[in-house]
Amino acid sequence: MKHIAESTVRRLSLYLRFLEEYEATGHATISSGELAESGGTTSAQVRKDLSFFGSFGKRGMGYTVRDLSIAIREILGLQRPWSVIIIGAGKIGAALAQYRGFTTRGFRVVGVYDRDPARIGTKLEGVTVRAESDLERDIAKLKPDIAVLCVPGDAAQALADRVTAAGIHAVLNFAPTPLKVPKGVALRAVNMATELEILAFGLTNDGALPVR
Amino acid sequence: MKHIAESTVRRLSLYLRFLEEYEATGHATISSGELAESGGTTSAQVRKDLSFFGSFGKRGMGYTVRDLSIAIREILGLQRPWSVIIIGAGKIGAALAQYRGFTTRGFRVVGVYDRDPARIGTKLEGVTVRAESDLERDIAKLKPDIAVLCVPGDAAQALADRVTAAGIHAVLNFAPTPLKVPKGVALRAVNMATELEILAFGLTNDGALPVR
DNA sequence: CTTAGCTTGTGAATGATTTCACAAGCACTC
DNA sequence: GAGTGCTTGTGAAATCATTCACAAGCTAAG
Repeated sequence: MKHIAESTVRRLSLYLRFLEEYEATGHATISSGELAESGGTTSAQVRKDLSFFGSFGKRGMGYTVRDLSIAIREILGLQRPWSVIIIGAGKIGAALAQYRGFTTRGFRVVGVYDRDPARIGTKLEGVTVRAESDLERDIAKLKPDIAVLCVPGDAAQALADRVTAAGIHAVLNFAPTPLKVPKGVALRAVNMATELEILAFGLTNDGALPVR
Repeated sequence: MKHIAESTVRRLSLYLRFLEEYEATGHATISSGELAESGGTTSAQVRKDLSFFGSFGKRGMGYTVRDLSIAIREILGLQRPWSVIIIGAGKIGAALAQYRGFTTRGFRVVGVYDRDPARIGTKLEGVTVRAESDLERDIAKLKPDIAVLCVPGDAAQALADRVTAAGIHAVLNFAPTPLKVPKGVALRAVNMATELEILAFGLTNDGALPVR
């Protein structure tokens, strides 16, 4: 398959969110221009993004909201559920476990892990927190798709190593440390301190960041 | 000032984090290659990133860890503290309020707001949760620099409008909705559902996302 | 059946970012 | 103080992403 820019995939995710809202308001079709407006981009960008995957609209008419939703869900791989384990049951792990955005899009939390004995055995959104030492056995058994790391920075790499060695192929890292993972493992990082620092840069160097 | 790519600023933030760790281990100098290794990029990229802002190294020697730390902190605008208000005292807001990465980098939480009377008056990391209706008055008085939105998607735009109208110039959005803000306001969004969806895409379309 | 009015899909052009490649500069040695 | 070994800083080249611009296709109207 040809390479697809990450920015394209990110926009597809936003289009999908808007399409779902838009469908709920009763609209049956939508033009690339309307879709662009919603996501803060241009109609050409929308059409280009979609063109990498096929041709989903009707000239003169636009896109059928429902069909395009389904098509994007298929492109993103959301037609099937994904099982997620959360590692680290601190505040951030707990916040993610209850995050509605996860469950409504077909991401199911099948396990929460922590190393702190005080947390092990407690329940988080209906899922019992287990010992980090169970990780390997549980991954072998449950074969979860995605591991979300919500542990302190100094513990993150070791856990990433463990879960990838145990067979996990996708990692979402909330620890403030850049991770290395084996080739073939999908990795994303959310670094909240970095986001704030980009804002600080923008405030300090007014107009230095390109407008989007 | 010339435009600086967001990707450059993001990498500077990572370099800084590594430099701080590296300094703690007692190293006095570092080469662009070592710095690149740490951030998963190339030495040429490191040098190019820095070159937009000046010339900080010594040929043949590399960079003085401490001097480069200071230089990057200056570039990012971290030589002064930034005050932050958190809007929404739910799980995510609470997790952020206690997030160490914020405070250690000079971001101080000066206010937490919620609309739920049950939460108003409670304490979060030493900060009393106040009523959302106090926002305008408090912003006028305290002049916080950054607002972090941790509210449900359907409330986010209205609150963004309110805080920007009240004088906030930077917004970090954790709500799963794309926001519109007035020109001149710095905006960043962290969308956890989108991050998971990018991972799902990567898992589904193996090798379609460019390796980084 | 033909025309008018939209809107898609897509090569080509532009713009942005990354990588390359190398001259210039510094420290250390002999 | 000339030579060697590194490493920076930076134009130029290459790659990647976005925008432009327009032919092609669809619907509805007459």
